[in-house]
Amino acid sequence: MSEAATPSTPATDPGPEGKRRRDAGATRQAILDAAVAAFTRHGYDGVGVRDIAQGAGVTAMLINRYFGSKERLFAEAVDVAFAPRTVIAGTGAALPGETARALVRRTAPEAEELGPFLLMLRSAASPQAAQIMREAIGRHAGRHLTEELPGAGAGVRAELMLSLQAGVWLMRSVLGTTALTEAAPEELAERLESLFAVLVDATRS
Amino acid sequence: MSEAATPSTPATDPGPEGKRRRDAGATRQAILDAAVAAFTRHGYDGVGVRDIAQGAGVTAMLINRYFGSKERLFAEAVDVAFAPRTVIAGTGAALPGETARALVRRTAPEAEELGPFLLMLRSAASPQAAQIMREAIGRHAGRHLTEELPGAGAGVRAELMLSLQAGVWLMRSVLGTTALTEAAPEELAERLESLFAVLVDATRS
DNA sequence: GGCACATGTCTACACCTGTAGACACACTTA
DNA sequence: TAAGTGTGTCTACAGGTGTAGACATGTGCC
Repeated sequence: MSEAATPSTPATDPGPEGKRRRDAGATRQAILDAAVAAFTRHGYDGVGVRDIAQGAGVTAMLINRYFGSKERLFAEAVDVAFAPRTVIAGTGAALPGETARALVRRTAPEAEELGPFLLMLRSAASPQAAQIMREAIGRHAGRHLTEELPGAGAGVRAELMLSLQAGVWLMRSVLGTTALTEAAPEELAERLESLFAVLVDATRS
Repeated sequence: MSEAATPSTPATDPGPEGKRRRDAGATRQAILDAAVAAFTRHGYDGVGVRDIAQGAGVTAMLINRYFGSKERLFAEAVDVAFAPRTVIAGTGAALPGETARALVRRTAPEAEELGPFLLMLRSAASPQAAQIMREAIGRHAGRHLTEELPGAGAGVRAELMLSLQAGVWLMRSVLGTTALTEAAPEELAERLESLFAVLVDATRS
């Protein structure tokens, strides 16, 4: 671990205009930001509270003071990571193509983008983390996505769409299997588009 | 952790016919079996060498004596788990349907089957484990599957098939999201079959 | 100016981790 | 029977974990 980097918002930093240096809200937010980044990179079990604290420029104990425990911090971090994130792109007929291209772009080997799928995959081993994420999916991504896919079996088709995306993130970004990482982006996007198209279609085959 | 259960092949056990009680090969195999089970259930980071040793009915130090380190034991366990495992079912025109039904059956909430996908998903957080698994996929599943999907872009289509399956295992077995776990098996299998059918087709859309 | 509270740090604990080295036992061979 | 070696265990260590409690310090209010 070396989450040192530059603390996203050092808790004790005069700031540009000499603001107050002890700001509970800002510190809490800095911890939360550092937590999202660290959990996404190394997973729930792979990160220690000391790492997160260092990333936020504070001490480990502040995490317990503000969030109660590592587990509760993780729950908030998951909420932050899953809530606003767009898991699909485009609408209507353009949805499959846009979503496929966005997925290929974000999982490209040179792209260092973090995202909710990485947080999900890297934390899946822990049962507590899994339960927290299951509830978060039901609350955020799953619900939004279901609304975007009207018709019969919308919930199933929505979660299959999440499954396919998670699988591609796993193979391409986490494991880095050869065929998917070396594939031509256009070809990969076309294949994924035809898969998403099947899931947008409400009629049963 | 409580991998206690019943040691699959107690290293020091007279056996039915009073065989030799100190059998290096049997002990090694017992450790390997216990390792596959434990890593599949809790992932690379979630298992300690003491847990595995207890599952095999031996002491932790024997693991280092026979395998060198936890990491090398994991590499062998991955090889065991990935090698013979059939990741697709059926051949030719029956492949999509058979594979879909097998996937739905094996990821059913009541099914307690372990498998290579669970090992993969639960160990993905560790970089060392990820590298070991990437190489194993290239050596086993990816290669076999590619041979079964002749035509253009076979490698990409094969790994997309693995991606989709991994994603379904993640959502359905590891996380247990509501829509996929509560879905009617037949409907889910039909949807998956049409997805697999797209991947069996070699022509680009 | 001085008090009181919010904010942050320090020390410590009990537990777990992978692994190294020395030791004890069982079985085979001479 | 006695030596020798393969097989397994015991003790220990250095480091890391999450978290509890006591302590210090900056900041705003009267």
